[in-house]
Amino acid sequence: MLSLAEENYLKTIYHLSETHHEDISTNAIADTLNTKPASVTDMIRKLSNKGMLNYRKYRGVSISDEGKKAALNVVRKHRLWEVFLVEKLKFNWDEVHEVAEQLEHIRSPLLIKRLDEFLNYPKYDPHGDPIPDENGEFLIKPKIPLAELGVNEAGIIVAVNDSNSLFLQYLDKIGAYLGARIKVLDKIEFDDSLEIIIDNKRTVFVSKEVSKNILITQ
Amino acid sequence: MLSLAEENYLKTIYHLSETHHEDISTNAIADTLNTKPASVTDMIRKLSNKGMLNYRKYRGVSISDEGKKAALNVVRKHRLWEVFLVEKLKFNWDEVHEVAEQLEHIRSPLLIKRLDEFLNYPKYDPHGDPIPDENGEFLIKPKIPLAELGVNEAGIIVAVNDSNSLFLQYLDKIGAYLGARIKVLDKIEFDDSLEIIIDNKRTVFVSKEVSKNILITQ
DNA sequence: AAATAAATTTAGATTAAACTAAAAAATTTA
DNA sequence: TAAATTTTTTAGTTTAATCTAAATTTATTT
Repeated sequence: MLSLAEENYLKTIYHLSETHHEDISTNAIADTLNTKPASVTDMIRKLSNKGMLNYRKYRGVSISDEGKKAALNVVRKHRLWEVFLVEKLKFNWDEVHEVAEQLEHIRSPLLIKRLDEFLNYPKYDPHGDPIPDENGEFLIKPKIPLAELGVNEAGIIVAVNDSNSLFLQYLDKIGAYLGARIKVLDKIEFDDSLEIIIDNKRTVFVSKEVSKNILITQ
Repeated sequence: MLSLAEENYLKTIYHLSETHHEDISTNAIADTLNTKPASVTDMIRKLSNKGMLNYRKYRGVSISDEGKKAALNVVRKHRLWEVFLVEKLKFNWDEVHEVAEQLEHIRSPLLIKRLDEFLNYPKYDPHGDPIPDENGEFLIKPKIPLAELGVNEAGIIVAVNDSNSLFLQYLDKIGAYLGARIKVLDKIEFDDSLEIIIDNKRTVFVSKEVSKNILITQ
């Protein structure tokens, strides 16, 4: 049984492992969790003793199979709650994270089973990230930046690279949302901006900066 | 801002205040929370300093207006989540409490606003207890035991007196649930048992013991 | 390769929330 | 009403999770 703090450390270490492939440094963990390195060392030792991490003093940590399983269970709960908040409670993309951070720690296997059922077994969260199943398995769709589409090519928005509030609010404003179908109408050579049509309804121009940060699948 | 432990103490003291009218004793609080009296004394002092309780050493505590408001907010959240679990996630009556005890501490006014909306502003939880509004106001329906109905009288199940699992499971078995319409078909003088029809469909006999513990409104 | 800098760990403190054992106050009983 | 009992509080610990400051190890420079 893991405490709330332990779950948060494991989740962070798991996420860091996904991007960096080497062992994770104490400082990197401290930075993402906004704690001090000394606190991280303490927790690392505790989680190693529980078999959740592989730890070599001064060298960094990697996550064990058991740790990964526990982390993915938290990720699963987080993402299912995000789907619930957006689909059922009409939250915007940029409002869900903080609440899901709390909800992900609720302990009740039955609750998650029923929530999954209620949401009709979603495979992706509102940011396009995959939802692990009970065994921690998930599929990553190949995602490409909108910027890479050619004229007359189309795709579905499945994620964003930059999930800061301002960007999410901008997307909301132009009518872009997860699952929206986007077709490139024209490519402006001058500044690499795109003329796109969203859901065959609304035509807008988006800058290269924006089209690089919208991820789609075809 | 109250901690999880502080919220639980306040809620307990609020509930005890509703039944007992005098000041609440340290031991009574320790008993319901399964803690030691010494721990209760510490927490009482902390909550008094925050203005949530009125405390006279060795005499007991009462809840202040501010404390009541905070407690009712937790009660509101608890009961809204219970409605969600039963109505949307198909939990049984006897499965909701433990999970709602966790969910009631999630901090997000927007979440509760939207949940209330999603559930269509319920006034009562699955046990028939009233759900306070944002200001802590609520209405208690006059409830009477099923046992007090006469032949051919009818009512809606709104609560149970005894909410232990075995009783709730029994109710489930005979097809009785919150909101079910019950009509008394006959009263057996011999043992005061009742012949009732549930939702105009299923006819069952219930003992006096049972009919005393089912509460209805007319 | 020695000196310097950066990262990590250790040692010791702090806070919230619990505990035990002992002391003090209130209540009940004889 | 004095003694015995019960209740409550105080004093001092414990545990989880954090912190600061100092020590140690690793990495980088000159």
